[in-house]
Amino acid sequence: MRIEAAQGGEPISVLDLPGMILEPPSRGPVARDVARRAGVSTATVSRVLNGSAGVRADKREAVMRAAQDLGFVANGAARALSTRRFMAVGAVVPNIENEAFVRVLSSFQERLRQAGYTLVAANAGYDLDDELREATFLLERGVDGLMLVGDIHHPDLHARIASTGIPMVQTFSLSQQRPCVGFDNAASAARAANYLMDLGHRRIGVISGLRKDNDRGGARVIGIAQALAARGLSLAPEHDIEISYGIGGGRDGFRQMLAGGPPPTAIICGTDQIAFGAMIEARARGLAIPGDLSVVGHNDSDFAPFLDPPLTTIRIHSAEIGHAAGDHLIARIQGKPVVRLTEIDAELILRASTAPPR
Amino acid sequence: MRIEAAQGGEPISVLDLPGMILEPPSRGPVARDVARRAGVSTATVSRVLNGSAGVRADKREAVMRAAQDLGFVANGAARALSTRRFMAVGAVVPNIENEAFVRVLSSFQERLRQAGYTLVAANAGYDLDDELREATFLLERGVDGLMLVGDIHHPDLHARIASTGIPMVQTFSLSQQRPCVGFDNAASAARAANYLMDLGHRRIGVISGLRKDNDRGGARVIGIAQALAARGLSLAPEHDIEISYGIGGGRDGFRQMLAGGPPPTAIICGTDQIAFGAMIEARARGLAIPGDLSVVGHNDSDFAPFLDPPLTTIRIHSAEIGHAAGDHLIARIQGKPVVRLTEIDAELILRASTAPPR
DNA sequence: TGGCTATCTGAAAGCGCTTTCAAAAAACGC
DNA sequence: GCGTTTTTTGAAAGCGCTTTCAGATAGCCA
Repeated sequence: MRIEAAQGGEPISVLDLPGMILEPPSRGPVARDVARRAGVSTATVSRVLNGSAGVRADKREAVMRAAQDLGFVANGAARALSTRRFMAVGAVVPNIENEAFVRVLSSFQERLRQAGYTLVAANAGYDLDDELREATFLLERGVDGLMLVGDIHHPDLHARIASTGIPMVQTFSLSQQRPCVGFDNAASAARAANYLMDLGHRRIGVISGLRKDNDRGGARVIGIAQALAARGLSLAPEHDIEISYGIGGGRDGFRQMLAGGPPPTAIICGTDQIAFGAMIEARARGLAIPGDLSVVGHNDSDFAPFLDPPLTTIRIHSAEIGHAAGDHLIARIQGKPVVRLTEIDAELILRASTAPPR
Repeated sequence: MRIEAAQGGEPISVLDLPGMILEPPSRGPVARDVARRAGVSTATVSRVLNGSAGVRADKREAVMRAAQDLGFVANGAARALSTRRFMAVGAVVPNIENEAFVRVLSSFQERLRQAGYTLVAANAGYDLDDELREATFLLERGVDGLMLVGDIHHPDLHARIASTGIPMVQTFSLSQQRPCVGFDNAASAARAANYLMDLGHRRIGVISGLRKDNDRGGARVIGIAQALAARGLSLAPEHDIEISYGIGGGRDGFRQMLAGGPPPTAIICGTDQIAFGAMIEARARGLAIPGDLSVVGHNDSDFAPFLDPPLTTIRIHSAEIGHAAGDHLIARIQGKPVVRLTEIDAELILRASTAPPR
């Protein structure tokens, strides 16, 4: 790592840098300056800049020009204070680096942006206390709406949101009580299990990410167990593995599973990364896929179709979830009617990593 | 997709939902309410809530309790207006779904968060006009600092930032003029080229992402071309491929390259995804890696060590870049001295996808 | 041109917090 | 116990914008 001062000397003081302010950051020109320059009042400046009708063309232009000349940038805080709308929406996701959440955030933001809102995203790290802290942080910032993931939260969270009066929407899983956009995690995982059973598999294993405080992960395993039970089978404890996310986690998980006794003929993994890791480990052990082991993933990541063999996976329509959540929240903020529950079904994508057992 | 109304009827009106407000969203209790309840003035409330010294313990507690009881959440806009600090920092990245940028944003946010700042991230989509628009949007929101990626921007962007007087930092590439945290893209790519030449390769190809308005991608190709030239070799036009990002892009890119004439014995790819795609295509054509083709990627993505063979790649220390950029900006915001340029070297990670040519 | 209506415009009052400044209270010294 | 010093406290003045409301202008018709 190289750290270099400006002219080969010691670190430059911040004072030497352009655009550097110390105390009360004196931001640029304000509406009053524009008004003076255009020979009107601040009221008119406001009207022009907000596009409200009823300003004579000549004044309008004078204001526009003055604002342009001065490089005027309105002070968002003042505007927010005055209008009592921040034009910002918050989102707290378990892991901001997780592909599925990134895709949701991205499409969510797309919609917000179109409606003139800013997205402020925060990371909860699969910890309820952290989630509460981050959400509170956003509420203090004054967001006009809030997106959360899942149904399990800190007991105080909903009260705190309610006390600010802003709308929230839950994503990724469905809820009986709250507005939500998501899918039935148990049902979609069960669908995968049923598919595997239809192929003839009897010993099916699960490798999921951490399930603590994670209703999605938990629901998936429950869904699978129920689907098995419905056909008189069961999920053996040694075939029910919980690991941390990632390719490495998948390898470890499958290794653990093999250590537990007779291997399953098929596994369902919590993410495609986990599935990838499990496939690597399986191959290292000389197991053929799908001959000796069928593998199902979750998410339909970019690389899933390119694995060898291409991975059968449950595709979560992240972009649609993000769009729907964004539309929902904006409608609520704008006081329009909305539906409480939007289900966006996950879909089982069949590829070559699954086949009947030998 | 299922859209379900609350009780099997038509969509519920927003009015039926809890936490729903129409006109001037009347947010919860304000400082005045807390003051009244605690029997003090708003000045004291402010002092307590901001932890400033000089408030008697009993009053402090009364205020705390009142705030707690009321579920008071301070209005960030009012605070920002008053302190003239928004406690938010903006970042505009080319693609918010790109792994490298996500990692930088994540570590950047980590630092901001520790200092009490909020990250507001926006997406420029590799388009200069969009970048200007998003940056302006953030400036209007009142961010206290701004992080940008790369050295190529809309001609008006720097003027606009300067007119607000907030500090900015550029990441991923170095700059002669502006504060920056990054690395020398040309040099690190050249290092990969030299390594390949040291192995004995003479025909080296490049598959990069789109290079328009992307100084990093461009610099890398230039660095490679210069390294080749320094040893009397050259980058053949048919071995210089530009494609859109992604695994599919990598496959297409390598296919194009093969169509252009005699294949190179080694390629350097703009991302690991591209490298992955190229490897798939190479294998489909019966080329052995690294026997017939050595492959180098960029970024050291999660999956790079798990490819078959494990991918040699240029690791970009995204987390460090994000941390350094965050620290830099916070220091500037707080008026502390900073260094203008921080170089965080990319590193060539040797794995099994590279070997001497046959 | 005068009278009346329809448009425009600006003064002023907030929005909810921070912060200064002076007054009030507490602590101290003798 | 009284004057003085040190803490605490509250009143009030912003921060920069939006928005109401009433007054000023312009437009229209006879």
